[in-house]
Amino acid sequence: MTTLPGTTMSEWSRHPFVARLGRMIEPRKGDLECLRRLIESSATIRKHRDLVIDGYEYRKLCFVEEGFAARYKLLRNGKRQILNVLLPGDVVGLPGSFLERANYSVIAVTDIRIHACSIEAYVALSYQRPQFALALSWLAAQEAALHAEHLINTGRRTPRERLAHFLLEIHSRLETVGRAAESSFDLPFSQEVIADALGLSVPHLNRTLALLRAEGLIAVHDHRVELIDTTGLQALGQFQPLVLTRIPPEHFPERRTPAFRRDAR
Amino acid sequence: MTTLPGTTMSEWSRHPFVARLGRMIEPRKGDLECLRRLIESSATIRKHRDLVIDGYEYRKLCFVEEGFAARYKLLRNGKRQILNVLLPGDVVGLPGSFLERANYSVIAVTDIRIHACSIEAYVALSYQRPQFALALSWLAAQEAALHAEHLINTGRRTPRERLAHFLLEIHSRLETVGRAAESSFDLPFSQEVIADALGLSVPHLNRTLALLRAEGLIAVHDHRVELIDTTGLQALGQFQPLVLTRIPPEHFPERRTPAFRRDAR
DNA sequence: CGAAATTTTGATCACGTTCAACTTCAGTGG
DNA sequence: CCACTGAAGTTGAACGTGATCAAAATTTCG
Repeated sequence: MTTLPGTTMSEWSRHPFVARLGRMIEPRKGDLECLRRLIESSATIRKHRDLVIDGYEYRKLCFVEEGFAARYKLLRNGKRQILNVLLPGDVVGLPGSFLERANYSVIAVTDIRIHACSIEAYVALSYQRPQFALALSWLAAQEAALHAEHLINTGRRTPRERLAHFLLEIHSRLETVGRAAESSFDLPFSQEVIADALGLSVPHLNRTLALLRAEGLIAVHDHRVELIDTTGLQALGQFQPLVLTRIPPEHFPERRTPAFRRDAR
Repeated sequence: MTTLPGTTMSEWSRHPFVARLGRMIEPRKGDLECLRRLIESSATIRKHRDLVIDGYEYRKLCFVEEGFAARYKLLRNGKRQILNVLLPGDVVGLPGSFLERANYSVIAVTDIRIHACSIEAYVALSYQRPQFALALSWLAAQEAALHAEHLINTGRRTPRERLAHFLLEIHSRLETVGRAAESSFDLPFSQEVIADALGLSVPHLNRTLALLRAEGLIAVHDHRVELIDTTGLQALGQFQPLVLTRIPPEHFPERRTPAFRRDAR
């Protein structure tokens, strides 16, 4: 399962996680190389296997290169709530690795390819290059914001609205890592997964899905979702894309060339 | 409303946010002083006033010293979902300040006393002292974990379970900043606030509250909650306290290479 | 004290769960 | 090639929870 890192620098620079990083920060010289050297292992996990298990200590950060996973919690009564789906570019171990023991499990929904490093190594690098610590803050904040949207979904939106919001969110997130077309994308989730993500029962999710199809808002073939009426969906789900700010760059106190340096952004 | 910072160092060291920091990291010499100098203003906000407004840019971090607030979202249909309640020691502007425009509002539920700094200043300090950036990551990760619990609450728990979980969470969080007794605490929230936090209607929350009282699990007088049967509540709400790890300390005490090299842009 | 906000109680009913059966389809072995 | 199996998707009927609306009771506060 685990293989040697063996990633060339040019492969690495096309990694969807690196793409996400680039949206937050202008990498300094050597940053990407440092990050790549942090990677202790890369692995392909077969679908249905758990990557993280509720209740156990977990001290890694895994960067998803390819495939889909889901962070979830199993309740006493057998119900499952999916907290978030993990897409290429996402980080496994956030927030699990910050807790004494992970509070949630993570399961591979498809075969999934990851690169892993220990949280300690990442932190050690952060002391040398604080931009990595800031990037981690930004990632965690985005995670919190995503959870907040999901909370609104299950707390106060009707099933139709939830589903519309869910589809738009996935589409938007896949788009930022180049894994979605203009108005369609592959969604290799069973209806059970979607139902557990939205806090619905499978039959009701099925009906809701059928409803959106009947209303001409979406179409589904195989596991490809087509957003037919994007504006209608956005209005229905009250979807506003989450746009992260860029991380403010380091400010050099010795401003010998202030006129040049001043950044008009 | 806004006053001069005017906080003495000894007051500052008793600030509940500083208490939370101390649980994550061993502050270095001068750290607390640096943080204090970051504070641009301190203020007391009257209850029912909004601190952050959905849709507007917000670029501050505010550390709550005293009082209660709530992060919430208003939906088109007039419903409100409270995403999280902010207690002493919590940070306003997380994750709002990481987004181009805040996605949520924050309202003061009681009069609330805060100390504010700009996110830019905090980031600038983080480049000098990376432990601040790491602390921010840890705070954001905790926020994400809290949201995850709330998501499980509204998604898959019955109203009784939700309420039990909610009360235990608040108690646990207040305890870590020394604002709760062994098994009781002040909760100055109206039932409408709690209902909006749990995704319930006010009448149903009221009945659920009455149920827990009738079952001898809790008692409420004025706005003080007493947890009579803590273990029963924990079993009911399936509550596991969130325990953050400490941030790994820097390995090599010598400072990182100074920043006089070229701007690797 | 009076007005407004909050809490409590009651009656009704729509929505979404539950449970069950049935269909479709992919994979597998006879 | 077809029968068998199991997983995933679809449909239907019955039930119960929690929302909604309304009004009364109580508390808070100007």
